[in-house]
Amino acid sequence: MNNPSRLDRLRDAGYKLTNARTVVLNVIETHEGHMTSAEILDAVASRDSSIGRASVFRTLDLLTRLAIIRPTYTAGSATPTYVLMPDGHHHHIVCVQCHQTIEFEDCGLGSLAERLEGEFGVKLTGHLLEFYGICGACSEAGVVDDEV
Amino acid sequence: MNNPSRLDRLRDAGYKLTNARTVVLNVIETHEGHMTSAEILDAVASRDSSIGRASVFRTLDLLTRLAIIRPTYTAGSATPTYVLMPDGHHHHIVCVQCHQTIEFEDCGLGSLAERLEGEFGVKLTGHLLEFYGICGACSEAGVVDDEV
DNA sequence: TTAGATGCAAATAGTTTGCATTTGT
DNA sequence: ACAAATGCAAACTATTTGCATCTAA
Repeated sequence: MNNPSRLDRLRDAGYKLTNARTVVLNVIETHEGHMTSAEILDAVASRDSSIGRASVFRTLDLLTRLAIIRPTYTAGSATPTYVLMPDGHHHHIVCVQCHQTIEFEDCGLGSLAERLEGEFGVKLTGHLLEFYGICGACSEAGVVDDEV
Repeated sequence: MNNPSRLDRLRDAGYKLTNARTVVLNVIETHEGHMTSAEILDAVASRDSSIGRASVFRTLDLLTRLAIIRPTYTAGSATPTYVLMPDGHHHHIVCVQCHQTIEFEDCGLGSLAERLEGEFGVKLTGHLLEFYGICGACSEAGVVDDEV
């Protein structure tokens, strides 16, 4: 782990490679799947209690700007969860009933990305694809949401 | 406007068609593009000052569960913006530098959605596709983010 | 050496809750 | 009539800010 390429992306973008940043990135890379900011704060504190909360939030913002992670809403509207975007992208299905998330790999969006870059004159570095629906378990539990 | 089909979706799902819900939905349908919760609160208050903040948040949660709207992070990590998903889906490009969003229509994800439904036994009702990158203007302004 | 980043703790939002009252069906 | 939803305002929680100090380059 401690993937050097991601730390390099920080330096290449002109940011210092500090202890706080290294630990935060490490925590997220170590943990599989989504993490809330609270979980990240806890994990960081347990690895190095000298790191302040503010630096954790500042690092999350930075990593988001670099498209290394992405905040998303899977549960309520108050607290986001952060996901790592391993190769600049991430895809999942969110059950709107129980908030379970199912991750999947291929999306076949490469060609769409290229088209958009040409069409809008932007340089794309990543993407997030979220599907919403009712998972199998909730469906069986009898949710009233079948009509169009 | 005041699209009856969306109000019907509320009733069909077993929810009462209240004034607060109607106004909130109306505000979002009227406004083009993304809105922050603060903007929604303001707009609702100016249409009917008797509607309480709590009801607005409760309605936003409800509309999110029904996949009528979707909260996303385009700016910092504190405040989400809500987007209407006209036909159950929405697609945009977010500039990670200036937070401008560019919306686009076609995504060609219908077949992927069908495949996922079969593969994971879920019933999908919508999706959100976000691309991240640097917009033309920010690019020209000389952002240091060109290397891999 | 020095601009950039940190940690602290206080300030600031933003969101949720409990409960009596009102309202849609 | 009655369960569901509301509005209020207080309680919470999460995030941000300012500034002196520290540190990576």
